[in-house]
Amino acid sequence: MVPPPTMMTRKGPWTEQEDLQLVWFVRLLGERRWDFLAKVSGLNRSGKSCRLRWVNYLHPGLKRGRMTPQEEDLVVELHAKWGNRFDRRWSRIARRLPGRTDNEIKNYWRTHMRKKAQERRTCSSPSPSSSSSSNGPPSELRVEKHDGDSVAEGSAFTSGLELTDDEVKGYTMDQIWNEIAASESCNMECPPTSSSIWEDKSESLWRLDEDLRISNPPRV
DNA sequence: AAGCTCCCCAACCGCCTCAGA
DNA sequence: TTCTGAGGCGGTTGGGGAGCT
Repeated sequence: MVPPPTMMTRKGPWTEQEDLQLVWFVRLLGERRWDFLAKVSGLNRSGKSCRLRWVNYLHPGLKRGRMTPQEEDLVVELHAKWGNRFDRRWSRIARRLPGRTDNEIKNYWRTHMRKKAQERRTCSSPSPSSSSSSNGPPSELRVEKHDGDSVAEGSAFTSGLELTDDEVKGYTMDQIWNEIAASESCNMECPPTSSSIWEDKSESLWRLDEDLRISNPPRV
């Protein structure tokens, strides 16, 4: 027996429609109670998935694009300092790099250090006592700036899926944030897109939000 | 033009932590 | 004090695009 689609939690790349929905509900409910948010939003996603999408991609403070040389230096420096001694090192480092996420730094580190390790392997004479790449890099290790390439914003958006609405197609993150700005200017009167779920739930959500504020004030 | 390789990064998984009941 | 569930984190994987042959 295959459960009906509505019972399945969706996985894989997020669509623009889902992003819009998530952004809207995060603004409505705040960055908490992700499981609850996932349920009431009508997104067929887990709370974890929603949180990850928000933190790593949709959060307004995020920088896009390649790391600057200064950021690269800082990552190398902080990783040398904390890399093998602390839990949560990536989040620690990320906190020192405004607009960068732990995931981004982690990806950066893996890519560049793997490359670096390969370079070292080919350039230096092989020594049996040399440590594996799982160990932290020496503090003098510098990340070389390499050829830049275009960073495709929203490259995870694949064509189609169940998205068929022409209104949604062609949205970029800039446009999404324009939508948010616009919705703020109209005092959050309406969700960014028209959908039955908005009509079904939007009114009760205002009440839910109020209830949450009373019964569950945000942590400090 | 087609195939291959490499790089980047979004997203999932599993474990851990911690707050609230 | 213990239990439970939500959130947070690090490790890992897989897809897509760009560059190269």
